[in-house]
Amino acid sequence: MTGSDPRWLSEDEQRAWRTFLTAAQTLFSTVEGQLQRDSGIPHGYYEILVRLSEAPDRSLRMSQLAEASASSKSRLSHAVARLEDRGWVERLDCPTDRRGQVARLTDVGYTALEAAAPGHVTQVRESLFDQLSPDQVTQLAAISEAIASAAENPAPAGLGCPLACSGDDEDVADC
Amino acid sequence: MTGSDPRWLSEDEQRAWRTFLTAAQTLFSTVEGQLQRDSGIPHGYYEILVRLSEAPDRSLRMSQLAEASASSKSRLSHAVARLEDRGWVERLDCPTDRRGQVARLTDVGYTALEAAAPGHVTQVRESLFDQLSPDQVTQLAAISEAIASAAENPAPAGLGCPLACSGDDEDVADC
DNA sequence: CAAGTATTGTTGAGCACTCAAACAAGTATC
DNA sequence: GATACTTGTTTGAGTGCTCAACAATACTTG
Repeated sequence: MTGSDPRWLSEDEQRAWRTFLTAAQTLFSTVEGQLQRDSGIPHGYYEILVRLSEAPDRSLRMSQLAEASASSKSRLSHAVARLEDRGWVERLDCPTDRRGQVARLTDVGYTALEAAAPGHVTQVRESLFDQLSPDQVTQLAAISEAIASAAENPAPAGLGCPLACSGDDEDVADC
Repeated sequence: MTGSDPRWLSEDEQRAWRTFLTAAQTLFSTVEGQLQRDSGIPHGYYEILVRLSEAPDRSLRMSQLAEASASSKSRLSHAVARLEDRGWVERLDCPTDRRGQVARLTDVGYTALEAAAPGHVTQVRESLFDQLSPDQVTQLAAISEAIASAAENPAPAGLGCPLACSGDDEDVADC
């Protein structure tokens, strides 16, 4: 991609990256496993259900739902189709935009979510929060925030990060 | 799973969890995307290649490789099969244990890895390390360490975490 | 308003991962 | 030296994800 020699990772960075990688992988696969085993729900679907459950009237436009649950449209479309098969979600035509579809969480779906939640929360607590000090929780939140917002405002492309930070207000720390 | 009412997440924990989730998801999918786009290698395969490249004689027993790359044996077997198709890895019979197979990184595979590495490292740097202060890198490493080691020494099962921490030395912080 | 363009959402093919089952070679037991 | 147990690895079916192509509707602009 960037043709020239990259800035390789330092020892510490290497270690941090690899540890982070295994930590995240094991954490997510543990969580996924619990959910799958005890409730037969993939974590991605769980997220969709949660977002719907929190939306007014338990319904959202597909595209909003996609954004909220960090899915691609394609993925969401497939996912909702499966959830519809289970009777957990229904698709309705959008009244204001004839292209649109609205996904709505059914009562059955809500019940399924309610049933799945306690086990899931317990798993997250045991695998994550029970392992961290309160300070670390705060740190993790800040770090995650930084990573996530960087992904939204991607760097100007081209060089590693020139002096070209056009007057964007937040997030673009200090180039 | 744990029948009784779970300890729900606090506001802060909720937020931390969700932010972490999106951060990790976007980060990994960005990294995956770069690798896939620029080098046609899934990140999981990249990890396998890296581990092999670092091993003596660029070869490892399947099971060791599985552990090193945090794959299940099944996954690794499939993955190595694909890598073999590309000519990047070869399977050899293990001399000392006739059950065993040894995966070895070929020269072609090594070259492919060399070609992919700079872009990958650049992506990791831009998406992760450029966004974090040095302190945060340290914090992230510690947090990841805590999460990962918790997964290795899973809690005694049953209650949330009783007083039953048998005299294990490290990792089992303070129940 | 006609023509072009952008958005919304679906579809199908192809790949990777998971789980459970099968196998095959080594080890222990009787 | 046959029995069962364990370990190392593969296999196949099933599921979710990604990517590219498509269809339908909405917006924009000369």
